[in-house]
Amino acid sequence: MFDVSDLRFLTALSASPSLAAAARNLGVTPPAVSQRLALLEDRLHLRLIERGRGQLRLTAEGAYLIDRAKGVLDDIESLSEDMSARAGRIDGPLHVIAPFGFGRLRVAPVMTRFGDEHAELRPMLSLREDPVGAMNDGLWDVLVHVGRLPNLRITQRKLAPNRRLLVASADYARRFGLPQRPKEIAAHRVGVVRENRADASLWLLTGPGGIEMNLRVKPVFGCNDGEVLRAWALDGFGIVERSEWSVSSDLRVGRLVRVLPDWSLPDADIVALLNPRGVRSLRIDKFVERLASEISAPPMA
Amino acid sequence: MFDVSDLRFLTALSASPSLAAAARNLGVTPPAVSQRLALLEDRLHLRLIERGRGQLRLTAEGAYLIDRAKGVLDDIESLSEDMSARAGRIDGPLHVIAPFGFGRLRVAPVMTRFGDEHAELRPMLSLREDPVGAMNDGLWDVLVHVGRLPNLRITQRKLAPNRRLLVASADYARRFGLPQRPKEIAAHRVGVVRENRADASLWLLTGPGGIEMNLRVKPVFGCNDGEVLRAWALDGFGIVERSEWSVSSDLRVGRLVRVLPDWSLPDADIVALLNPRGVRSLRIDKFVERLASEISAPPMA
DNA sequence: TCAAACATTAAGGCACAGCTTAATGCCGGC
DNA sequence: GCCGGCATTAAGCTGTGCCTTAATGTTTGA
Repeated sequence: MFDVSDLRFLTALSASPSLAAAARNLGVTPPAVSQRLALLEDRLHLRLIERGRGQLRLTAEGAYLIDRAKGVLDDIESLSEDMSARAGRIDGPLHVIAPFGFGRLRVAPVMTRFGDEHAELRPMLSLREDPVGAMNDGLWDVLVHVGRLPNLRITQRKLAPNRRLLVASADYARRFGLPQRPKEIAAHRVGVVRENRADASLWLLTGPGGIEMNLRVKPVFGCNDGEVLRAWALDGFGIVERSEWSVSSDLRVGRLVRVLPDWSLPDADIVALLNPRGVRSLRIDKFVERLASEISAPPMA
Repeated sequence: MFDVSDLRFLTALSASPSLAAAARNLGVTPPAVSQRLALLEDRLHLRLIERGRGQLRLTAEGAYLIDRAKGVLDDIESLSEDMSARAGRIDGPLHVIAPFGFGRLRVAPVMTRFGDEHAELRPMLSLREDPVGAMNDGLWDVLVHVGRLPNLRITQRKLAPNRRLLVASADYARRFGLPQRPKEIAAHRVGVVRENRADASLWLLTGPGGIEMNLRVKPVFGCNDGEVLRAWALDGFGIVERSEWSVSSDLRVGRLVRVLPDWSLPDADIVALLNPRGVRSLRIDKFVERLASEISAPPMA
């Protein structure tokens, strides 16, 4: 007769390329995995997994058992969620995906505070360069993104408005001057963020009177963490495009200055997406409410 | 997140009239049950059971959880059975119901031998005066009965033929003589077995040439264990109706003699019934095969 | 009123499941 | 051939879950 932890163990195995990788994912040593699997196979008198190099190969029995196990685990999770909802409890896992910079500076603190208030909550934050890719990689409940994601059939709830601005440090401006027209940017050092699969070097600018132009820049520095780019801008590396949330206080105190202030870039609202295939649970709803409430508020620094 | 043992625990509770009764059924002390339930309720922040005298009262949440739990446990059992079948294993619980005498003398030994050969098998034999009633009382996989049960839509597999005979001890015959015709039985001491809800004091006799008569006897001794009745017959208490399996060796060596040997009673074949709502599993099939094989064979004594 | 049955609380015990460490062997790539 | 990664085995450890015992209080029925 199976125990839930046995079923969980097996599904974790089936998601890993090797027993050693499964051990790392489970946070235990390889003998723990090896021995547990062997014990299970011995109890069942069945071979579940063929060991060898390359991807773990499930036997027919192993594949059948794991398929069935997933169904049972889904039922148990669903039941657990039901009972949690009936009690109005906020507990269990909360898987959040967010970009590097925004995730670290704005989402993580919210999760910390939310988690502090709910002892049984298990927050899991995944900072990714490519949040959309991460959606396909595994568990997620909430995805936070800077800018609406195109071509997705998932409702994107707006958490806060957010403009994208061109900025440079005051020091850079003193030493190199600033461009007065978009075309002059070509003579400047430009840095970009590689935050997702979007084309970071194509800037869509809207100028006075509504005229639009696409400007192809040639980045000479870049990073997949937007906050690194901000730091480089502060260090005088050059001109960068950043979200307003990221640079608003720098602009206020003059560390950074606007570049081409008469021209604007497309807004990049902060949005939250809920996994349509995930559970509907109170903790997720409450977390998103909290996120919206705190992110709409002006940043503290 | 629920553990299987939690779900089992709850379903055991729901089948009991009190926490104390559940403890007895589970083979633990009342504090074990009381504390475990309290811990579970504390974890869930939900009241599952209202304590008080009389039948345990489930809350709405408790009832919902237990209902869902049963579904999950069924799935897990079904999966366990599947995997057992794939491995050709003979293991797990085997619930058998049988009458007192036949169960003790003929079924139990088979279960012992079968269980000895299969270490992971958990045989559970329930000896009952009223096997049919026991069918409604809880778990059962196989029911063994002496005589076909009427008005049941369950297939009754014949394990062995079996006649019912009227017998008395040789000593009784010497002291009181034996009846030569059915009507003379009224002048004798008669004992009956109360083995089920059937009318034990109405004997349907078939005589020479096929004539039939119903004979209403007035029992002066009786017991719900047929083997006690045999012992009393051997002790000279009077005339009894017994199955051939029970008295064949006594007749052979002369301890008992036939009464009205030209008259017969309806046969009472030994039959096995499989619970149509139970699991289809190898251990049950194999056990019934073994039972049929051993019960068809002549008894050893 | 008393006894029996039930439920609960507090405190302590302990078995065993789930690891860990140490060692060894295998395989593949450089 | 060497190194790194993987899998396995043997032996030992330990935390904790699941009890137990002892005591107390409540309720019900005779």
